[in-house]
Amino acid sequence: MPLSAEHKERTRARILAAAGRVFRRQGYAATAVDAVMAEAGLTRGGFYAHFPSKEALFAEVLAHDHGLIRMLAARRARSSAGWRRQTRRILGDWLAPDHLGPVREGCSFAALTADAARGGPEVRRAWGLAFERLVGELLRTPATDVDQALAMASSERRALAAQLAANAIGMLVVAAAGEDGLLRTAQAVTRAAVLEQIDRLLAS
Amino acid sequence: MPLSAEHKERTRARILAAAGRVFRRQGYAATAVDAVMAEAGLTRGGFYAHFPSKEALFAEVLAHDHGLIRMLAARRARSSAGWRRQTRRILGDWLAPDHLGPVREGCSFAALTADAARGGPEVRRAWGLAFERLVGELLRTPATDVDQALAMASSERRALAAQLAANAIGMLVVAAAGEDGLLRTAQAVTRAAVLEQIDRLLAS
DNA sequence: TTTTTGGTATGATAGCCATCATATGAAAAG
DNA sequence: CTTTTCATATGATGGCTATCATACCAAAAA
Repeated sequence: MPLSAEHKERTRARILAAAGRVFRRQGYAATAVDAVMAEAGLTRGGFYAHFPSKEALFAEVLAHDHGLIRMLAARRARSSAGWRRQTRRILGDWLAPDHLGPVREGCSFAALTADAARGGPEVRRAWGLAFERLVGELLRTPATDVDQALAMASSERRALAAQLAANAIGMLVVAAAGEDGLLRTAQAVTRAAVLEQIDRLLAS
Repeated sequence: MPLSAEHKERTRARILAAAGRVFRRQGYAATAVDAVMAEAGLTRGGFYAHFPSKEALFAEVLAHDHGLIRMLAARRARSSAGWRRQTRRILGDWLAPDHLGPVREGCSFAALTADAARGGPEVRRAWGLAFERLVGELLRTPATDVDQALAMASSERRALAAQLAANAIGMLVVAAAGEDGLLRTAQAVTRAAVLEQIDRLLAS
């Protein structure tokens, strides 16, 4: 037998992470498979042993490479006050005006949503599932997991959480296109509105 | 002398309009110059007699091809009640859930903002100026033009208008990526919020 | 009608891209 | 140590892209 199976798995994960970085930086259409592999410290040879196509890789990135979801999933507070504080901190940092550069580099929702919209069914499904998980994380409490939170929430609460998520992502997408003060202040206003919304959402 | 100068101008406008359509449909990076010229009923030969580069064409599209701005600029009401009604109708149609397809095809803000964010300085400047004009149109009243509206508005009102615009554009960008009911309801909620905001903005 | 002018078409160039075919080499199993 | 196995590297292919050079041909001016 050749190299261990876990070695392959680790390499696959490395390619996935590299793809996320390069896609977010340059966009999906403008990124070559060679560039992804180079970012991972490899050459194009092995790529198709791990992913059937560039678009399948994109779908995989959209399915799993979301720092915001990871941070929300890592909340550990027991009391609902602490939970609310943690959530506020994560969303507040995420929408902080001076973090726009890093966020854009690091957040797939902010950087890749528009690219996902032009993808095939597989890509769009992956994005949709990730968005749903984000909404679930926003609805979640210390006592429930993501699926429970989604299943138990009223359709009204689900819509509010989805609106919150869409507003925040949309604000980052728009803010990334302009650098004038107008957008910086708009981002600050949106940030305040989002923090208010999450309070209302987690208070009930 | 060869063909009239106005003929060249008309051809240039035809290329510009064709570019807008194809860019919005396929995205900037995925669109070839040949495809733009074919959409305009021409071949690639004459392109560089009209625009110095593909990216310059993109900047030109971002500077001028915004249906939303055109519709807002066409408002003609005298009374502030009629003005508010017209504005509500334009924004309401723009954010109507069942218009998402056509809007995405027709609205450069919804379709091209993310692409503009990855463009060069020229592209970003063109997008920024268009966004500013959109904000000016939102602040405008029957008595003022865009520049006056921008100059006279308090920075607070400017920020509110920019937030409104960013929320609406962002919602459309996000909604274009998913087709589930979650986003459809979120879009409806955002639409209601935007209409409320524009009322507040135009009431003062 | 002839000439001139410049917008447009055709053809070319140089480079890039996604994907595949083959070669290589390292490590695990014997 | 030898053999096997497969992840990865190298090289190739067919196609696409932005841009340029040249050729053509309509129309305006003479």
